[in-house]
Amino acid sequence: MTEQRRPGRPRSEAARRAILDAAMRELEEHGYAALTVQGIAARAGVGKQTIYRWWQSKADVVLDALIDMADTHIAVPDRGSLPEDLMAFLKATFDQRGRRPVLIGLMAQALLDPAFARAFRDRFLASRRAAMRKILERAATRGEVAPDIDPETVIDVVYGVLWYRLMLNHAPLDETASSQISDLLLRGITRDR
Amino acid sequence: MTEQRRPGRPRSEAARRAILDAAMRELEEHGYAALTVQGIAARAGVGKQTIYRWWQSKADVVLDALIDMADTHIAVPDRGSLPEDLMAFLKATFDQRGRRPVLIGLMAQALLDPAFARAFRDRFLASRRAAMRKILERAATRGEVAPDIDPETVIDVVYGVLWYRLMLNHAPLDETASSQISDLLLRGITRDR
Amino acid sequence: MTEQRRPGRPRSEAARRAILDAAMRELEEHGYAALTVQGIAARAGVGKQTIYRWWQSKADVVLDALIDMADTHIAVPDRGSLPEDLMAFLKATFDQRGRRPVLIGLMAQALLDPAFARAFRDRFLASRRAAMRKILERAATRGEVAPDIDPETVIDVVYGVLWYRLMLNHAPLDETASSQISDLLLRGITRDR
Amino acid sequence: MTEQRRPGRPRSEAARRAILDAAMRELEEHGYAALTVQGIAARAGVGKQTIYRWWQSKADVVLDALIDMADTHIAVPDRGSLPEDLMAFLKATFDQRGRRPVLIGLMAQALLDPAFARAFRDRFLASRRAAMRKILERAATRGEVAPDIDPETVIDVVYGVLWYRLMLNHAPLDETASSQISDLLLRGITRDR
DNA sequence: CGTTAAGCGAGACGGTACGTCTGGTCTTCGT
DNA sequence: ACGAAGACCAGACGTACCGTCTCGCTTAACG
Repeated sequence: MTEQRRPGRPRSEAARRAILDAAMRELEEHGYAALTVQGIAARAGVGKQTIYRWWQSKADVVLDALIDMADTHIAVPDRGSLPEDLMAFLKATFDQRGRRPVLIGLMAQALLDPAFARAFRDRFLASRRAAMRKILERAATRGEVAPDIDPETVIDVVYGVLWYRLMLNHAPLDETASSQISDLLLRGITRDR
Repeated sequence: MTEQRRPGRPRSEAARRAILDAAMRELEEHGYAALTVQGIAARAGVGKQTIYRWWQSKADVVLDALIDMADTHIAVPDRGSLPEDLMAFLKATFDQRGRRPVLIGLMAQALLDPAFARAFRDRFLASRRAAMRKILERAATRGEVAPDIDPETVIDVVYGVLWYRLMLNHAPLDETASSQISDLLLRGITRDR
Repeated sequence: MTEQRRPGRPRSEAARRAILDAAMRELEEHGYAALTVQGIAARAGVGKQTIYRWWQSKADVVLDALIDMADTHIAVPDRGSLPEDLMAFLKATFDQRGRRPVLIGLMAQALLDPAFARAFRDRFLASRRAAMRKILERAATRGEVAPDIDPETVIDVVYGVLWYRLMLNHAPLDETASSQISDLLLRGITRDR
Repeated sequence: MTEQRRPGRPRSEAARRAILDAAMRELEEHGYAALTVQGIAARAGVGKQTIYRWWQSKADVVLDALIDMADTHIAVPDRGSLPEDLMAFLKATFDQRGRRPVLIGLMAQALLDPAFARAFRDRFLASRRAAMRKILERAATRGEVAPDIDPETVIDVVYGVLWYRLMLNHAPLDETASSQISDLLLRGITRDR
């Protein structure tokens, strides 16, 4: 049951790779704001049309490049307890150093273009949220989570802080941050009674 | 100690207002992505140079317009207890319905332009954070907050969720959201022991 | 020895024609001073870049349009004697009625832009001077011209008067003018001894 | 019958001079094409309005500057015979070395702006033509000119060559040129019978 | 001597066109 | 049919000047 071959010259995998690589390199060197389809095409040694044939915009290219390089499946090994799971997850998730320019650029695009926002949400953000959701479900099964807590809200809080700091760059996303957020989520901010 | 008058024709307040108004109206009608300096100038009945003379980019215009229309000083009346203060603040803060396009556009710009990001942070976001900080300080004075809690992290959580939902538009920013966040912050997510 | 074809989409002849035509029509209707690249592009239904890709300035466009419409090769049939040749040439040359705005505009540009002046001289004026030169050479062969006369000076006189009257518009360029110039050149102004 | 004094502050002669001087200096340094009213005003330490109050355009300023510096009255001393008068006149007239940029610029403006063309003709060119006309009249009185020669045509020939060479810069305006033109005018180009 | 009236430097104003840039599409040939 | 090359239409960009306007200040002559 092989994939039926279409007539004509098949899509060039070399071109695809060249485009994704060129996009990432342009982005690293000049930043997302300076990214242009022309620039990517020139750097990849490819015609502009070859890009437009397969992607709708430069953001889609970058999104593909990101997904291509990111772990498609996020492993969330069970460490036995919510605090440990959460801490491990935050540490892994917050470490976005290298990817910051890419994420920032894509978010900017998503803010300006609702159609791309959907793609960004469904093809990238969703899988991250799913990982976090799995941890919470595990904890719920263990009875570690209060029953009236909405897991989606918790996920929003985690990714909210992550993105907020990623975007404004006013506070670090290091281990201290992880443990503060973790603490805050687990205990709340109120003084223990 | 009077403000020394500069020589030459003074800046036209009428033009300033017309530009800010035109920017907001263009934004409401066509969205931030379609906003152009030419469009603002045309709508305001103003030369483009008059815009470039006083603002560095369309984002700066919109930022000024936003600040102009937003309450410069955010009132945070003391309701007596942290839970009540927090709930009131969240309800007021989350109600950004009308401003969403403006905020989204400005954040997009901030992500693309570090110089503007600074202005956005210092001239707009800072005052919002200050309001939240005041509430936390008040609560700390009352002994309502655990001593090892970093108020800046709490602020990041609150505004993190706000922005995350504002940007992704995947979950409401209504009263239910407010109380969930409030609950979560006050008690943590762990089942009471 | 065929012209090697370059890769990519070939230049659009339709666009070239549309641009030249639009330039001439704009010029006829509004005059050279009001001619703008934007206007030509709009009238031709063409992007501005398509003009800038092939011409350096609006003057170059007009020069091409003029050369395109002018007889590239000026016929100077041999009428047998210098007086007859000269009179025929002057009558033909002085009849610039329709072209006056074009010529005036190009000369203005040439006066303001030395680079264009060169192009104007070499690509347009030179061929006109060559025609006159041929007549004088023919007359010299016949022994009709005094041997110490510099033909270039004579050419300068003819075209000098032509341009001077064309520019100042203070005297006609009609048949009377032709015969006066012709007379003057042939006999000089001194009373016959 | 003295010029009735108008009330209010009188026109500043210092400003007038500064403007004319600044215009000439700008012109010498950067050429007519780069001349701007703003530039003249800045260089002269004068407000733009002070220029527009007294002149209609930069060309009018330059024209005034030219007239100011040129000999208002052109002396044409009677040397006794047409050949000597003519030669002296041509030598003096052709020597426009320093003034070339000014004359070229003004002519360019005249070609683009009919209103200025009139001013240029009446306020500058006319007096030059008058000088030449006087010489021809003198010669006519002496019986040196053929009776059917139109002096205006002769003047056009002289100034035609002058301007043609001045504008195209393809041939010198030196003494050789003067004597060639003089010869040609006096004897015609035909071989002596 | 103070009022009146214009000129002055300065510089912001509403405009227009510039020449450049990028977007997204189309058209060619070669593979 | 795909890929490269590159021209095409479109339109915003930010700049440069235009010619006008609006300030406060200066400079006379007149009452």
